Amino acid sequence: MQNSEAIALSAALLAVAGELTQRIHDGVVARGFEGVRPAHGFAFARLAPGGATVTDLAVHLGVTKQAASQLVDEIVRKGYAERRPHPDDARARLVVLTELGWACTRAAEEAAADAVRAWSDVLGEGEVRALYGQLVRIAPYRPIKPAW
Amino acid sequence: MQNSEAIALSAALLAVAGELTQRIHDGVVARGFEGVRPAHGFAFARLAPGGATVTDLAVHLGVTKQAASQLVDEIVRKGYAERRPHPDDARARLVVLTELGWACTRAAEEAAADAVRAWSDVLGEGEVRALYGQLVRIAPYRPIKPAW
DNA sequence: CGAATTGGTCAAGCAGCTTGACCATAGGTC
DNA sequence: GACCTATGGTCAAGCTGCTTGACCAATTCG
Repeated sequence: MQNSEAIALSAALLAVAGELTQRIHDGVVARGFEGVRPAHGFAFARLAPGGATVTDLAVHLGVTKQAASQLVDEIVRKGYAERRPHPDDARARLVVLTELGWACTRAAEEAAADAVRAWSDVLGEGEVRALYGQLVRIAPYRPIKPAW
Repeated sequence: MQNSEAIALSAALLAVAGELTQRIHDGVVARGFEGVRPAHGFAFARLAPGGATVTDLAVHLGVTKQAASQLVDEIVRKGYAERRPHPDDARARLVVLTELGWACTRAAEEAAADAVRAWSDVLGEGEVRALYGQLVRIAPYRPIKPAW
């Protein structure tokens, strides 16, 4: 594969990623959730199972723990999450989603499903599944960070 | 396709996009180009054919023209591009790549090819081409923006 | 010609991140 | 138990890349 093709592939991937992020964000806003940024969504994804610590979040998002702490401040202030004492470690605090946070997470899932559905209209569901399969095989075990 | 699958697909896509950007950037730096950010690469891509105006760049990158102008300041200062009078419009200025800018662009292409080659090792070249085909069919005519 | 549009820059402000310093609790070693 | 280091978290200050707002020069169109 030539270098120029690799760049074209990269550009297409980045364009799709940017578009997808935008669509999910727009969909979440359209469902009535104000003041959320795309980064919050990825934080919610990490919090969803059973909460997480600030340090966990920092690693997951690929930022410093100070930045993660500020992000938690913000989503707490907006009512999407709350800080609780950690059951096993008195230093730590467990950040958990509130009901509003769960609702927002569901809205993001719906918006993502809408966006993916648009792909199915073009590619067909089989190819979208194939796409998923390819991506998970090359997806790294890495923090999800902004594309640039 | 369920909502949760759509989120998983989205997360995989974003993870791959972030990883790719990081790898290309690292590869460019490893080839000796300092002080460049990923956004510069996408600017270079737009400048490469025959130069572009600041306003063109702004649209392509999805930012204000002031931001694009600042970015041009930066790559001019670092020697990757230069501003020339526009041949047809005395208001406008044509931003063109210098030889250093071209060299950096080639480095980015090589780095992208390296990254894509790693995918071929996992998926095989045929599936990578299939991936490319799928992406270009769903890739929007949109500015290439950071994933978030 | 005159008015509105377009290309570009200057200036100030802001959002989100970083680095650096610090405190409280945990966990290991003796 | 006493100590020392590592870990979780926050406060504070600073920086970078973007935005909005104001403005000038050249173009285009009525």
